Amino acid sequence: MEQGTATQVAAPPRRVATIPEATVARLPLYLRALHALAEAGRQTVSSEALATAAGVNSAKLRKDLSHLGSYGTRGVGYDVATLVHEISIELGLTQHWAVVLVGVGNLGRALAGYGGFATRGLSIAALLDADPGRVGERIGELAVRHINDLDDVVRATAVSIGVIATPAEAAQDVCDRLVAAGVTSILNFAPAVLTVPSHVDLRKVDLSIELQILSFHEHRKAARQAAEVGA
Amino acid sequence: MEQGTATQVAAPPRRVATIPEATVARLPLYLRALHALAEAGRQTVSSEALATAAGVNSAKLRKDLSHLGSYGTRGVGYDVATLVHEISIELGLTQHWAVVLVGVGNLGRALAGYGGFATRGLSIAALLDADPGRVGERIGELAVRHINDLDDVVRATAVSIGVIATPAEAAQDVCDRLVAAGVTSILNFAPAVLTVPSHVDLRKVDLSIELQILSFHEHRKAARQAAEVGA
DNA sequence: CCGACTTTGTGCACGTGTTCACAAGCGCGT
DNA sequence: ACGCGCTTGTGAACACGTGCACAAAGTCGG
Repeated sequence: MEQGTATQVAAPPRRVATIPEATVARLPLYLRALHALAEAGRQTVSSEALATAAGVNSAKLRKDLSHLGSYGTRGVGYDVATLVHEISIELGLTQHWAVVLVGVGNLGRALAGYGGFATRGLSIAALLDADPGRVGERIGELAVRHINDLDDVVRATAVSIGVIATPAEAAQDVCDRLVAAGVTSILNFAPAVLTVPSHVDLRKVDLSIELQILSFHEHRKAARQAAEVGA
Repeated sequence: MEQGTATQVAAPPRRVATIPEATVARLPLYLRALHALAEAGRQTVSSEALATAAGVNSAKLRKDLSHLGSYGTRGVGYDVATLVHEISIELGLTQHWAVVLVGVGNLGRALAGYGGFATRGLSIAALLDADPGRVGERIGELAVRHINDLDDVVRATAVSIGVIATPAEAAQDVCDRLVAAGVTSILNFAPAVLTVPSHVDLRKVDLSIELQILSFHEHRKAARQAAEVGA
């Protein structure tokens, strides 16, 4: 989006290496595949092999990686360790990000216990809920705190990422509180459309939408079969 | 993808009204907003108002809806009830789809209890797990059954959609079993790349990937700030 | 019945993402 | 030292999705 300060600075801009969003979304996939390869003892890997492991087209993979720089060797492939390192840097996983999870219902509890959440570089700093009945409950290593402690939590642990796992009705309010507290990235699991200021990144995961999309495709398949029989 | 049987049939193809994938992904969003409007007693709604409620651009909304047909009235807007009906039909939500959920760990349990799963037209027919210790456990209305019962379950309840919430290691095996049993749409929550035959629709939801994408953006924002200060 | 106003539906231009296909580059064997 | 085979990196064509802007088409008041 914004290209920084284009007016003032005429100097050769410090190549901020703009990476396409679609590529960013695939980097974690490559990273996971690379970790698996590293554990299996592989030293190098070709774009073809890595692409297969990540479930994408090899040309796409090469183009994606080319956005990070030239880390491959022609005739050989990519060094697994190097690539893990470079992708980790690009994704910001070499530094630590604290995450606050709001809403400790069924889903929130599952997320708190989800191993994938503790990916290198990310960790849950606090669990919050509005229900006084849940405050104090221990989940894994953490005790649930009240949502009103949000400001303290953010200040104390430098949280920059918030996860919303509340009912839909509470989502926008929680979201506003997170933003006010200084959180600049939010992952929303509540089935609600949230509004955030432009400096905040917002992503959503919506389970029922995914199912409805599958329903659509089932419907289509059924219709197609019916048409074939009828023809 | 495949255009059905293009060779034999020369007849004017029964306009299967191909709807863009991006549009399909938004229809559930519109549907949710429309349900809210209907409950609020609204009879009609303009593309502008509905777009705002769904968090999209009004031009995009109109183009999306135009793929379903012409259900709006110029100068007035869309009839809420009509639109709910038409979108429901398009998504196949007017018929019933049985879903089988495999893997009753933290996440599986949360999904089983998740209200959003019981969206109109979709319902969980069975919960399966490989761990004998979990078999028999009741979650909500259902008792957990063993994964080996899969074939019986699919046959008995005409399941066509499968949800995988197992550990990554088990995912491909479970996936293969689902496909073998006749399931033709799969929603995968396991952090693994799955392979399915082309007639099966596969979608994935990956929590750790979403977080890593946010990590990337945080990293970027931090880098940008540093650059501004340095400049 | 008409004209002003509102809102849809869509043609067009643009931007983003994907895929093909191949030249450039590197290692290895001879 | 040299050429052969393999693999990367990328230019170019293409497909897809988005947003603008406006004509077409309806409503409503007078």
